[in-house]
Amino acid sequence: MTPRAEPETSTSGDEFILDDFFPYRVVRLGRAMSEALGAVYKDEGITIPEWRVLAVIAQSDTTESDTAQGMAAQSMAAQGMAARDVTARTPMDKMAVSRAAASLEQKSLVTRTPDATDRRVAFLRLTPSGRAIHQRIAAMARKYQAGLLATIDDDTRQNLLDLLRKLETEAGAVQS
Amino acid sequence: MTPRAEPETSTSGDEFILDDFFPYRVVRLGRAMSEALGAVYKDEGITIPEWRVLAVIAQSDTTESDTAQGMAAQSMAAQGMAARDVTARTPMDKMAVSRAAASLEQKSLVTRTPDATDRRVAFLRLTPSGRAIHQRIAAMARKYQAGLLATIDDDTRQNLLDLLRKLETEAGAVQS
DNA sequence: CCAATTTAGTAACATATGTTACTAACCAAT
DNA sequence: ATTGGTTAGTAACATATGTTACTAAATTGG
Repeated sequence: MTPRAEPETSTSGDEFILDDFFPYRVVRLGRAMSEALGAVYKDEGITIPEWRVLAVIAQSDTTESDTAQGMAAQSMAAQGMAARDVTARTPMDKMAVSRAAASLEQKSLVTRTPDATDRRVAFLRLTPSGRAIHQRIAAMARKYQAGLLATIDDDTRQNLLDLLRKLETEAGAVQS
Repeated sequence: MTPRAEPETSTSGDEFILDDFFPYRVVRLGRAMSEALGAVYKDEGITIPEWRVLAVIAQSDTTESDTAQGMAAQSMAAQGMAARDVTARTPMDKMAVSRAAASLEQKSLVTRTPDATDRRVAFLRLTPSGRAIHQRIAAMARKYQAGLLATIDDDTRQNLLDLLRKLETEAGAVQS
């Protein structure tokens, strides 16, 4: 009896079923995906924080032999990106970024060029091998994501992403 | 120009936008929720792994003064749960469980009773204060989840949970 | 009964992550 | 210019997490 037709996520009830607890489920999924992807990073000899930094820097990297005459662009583009900007675009704190950047420099995947006008900051830029490794990992990551989301139709997928975004903004705001 | 009406998650394109990368988004959401909840755990003086162990043990704990005559139940019920079973019901490895259990015992939130028939295993059970702390945290956690999901209607919510489950089983299986 | 293997749990070490607080450089405002 | 505050980055320490390999106790199969 009692055929259990209740909604999932024990929002009500008295028992607390960890398995039905939404944040736990999300963390678990994240962990599962990270583990799967971890193999890729490890193959390339970098860690997840390093990969994140690499990926963020790469976005400000008007890749390859592009319009190199564009010094006029007042974004930062070819100049690279300061560590503080990486910190701002990532859930990492500045110490984590500092460590990852140091390690990436060590591996000759990024360079640090001191800013002439503010001697506290140094711009991070990809080296050619840094760019290469980034592209290899990005390709794998894209492939992984595509495989994962393959069975989900476009609408659902879009809804899912919207939900994620919405939840993320709420996550920190809700009363605990 | 190029008004950017593309689907999210750069499954195609050449640029890799970390922000649109699904696994990254999930991990970030998980982190945001964990941080919010972390305050609750910290208030109660326990860590996340400890909370997980507590929560799993609590499930095998025919709580309070319930149908206490049910000794016949061949599950494990009132006997507690072995560390290995906690390991099985959690994404933690046995070392993590061992540590968390040791710490919980230290804090007198669980007891370890050696199994008479297999001297390798010890059953973990909640102490009264362990049960109390579990209930307080569970209440907060439920409340948090409810607040978080409040703005999402039931159907969407159920779909979301189904998706999470589905993705989790796929996460490890997909080719990387 | 007694190797040979498996299992539960933990010790000991390595690595990673979080935290605090420091240094150096910049920015005001007087 | 000198002081007070802020910012970028890192050093140094504390804690947490992952990894390996061990101990002790079952279990299996002769």
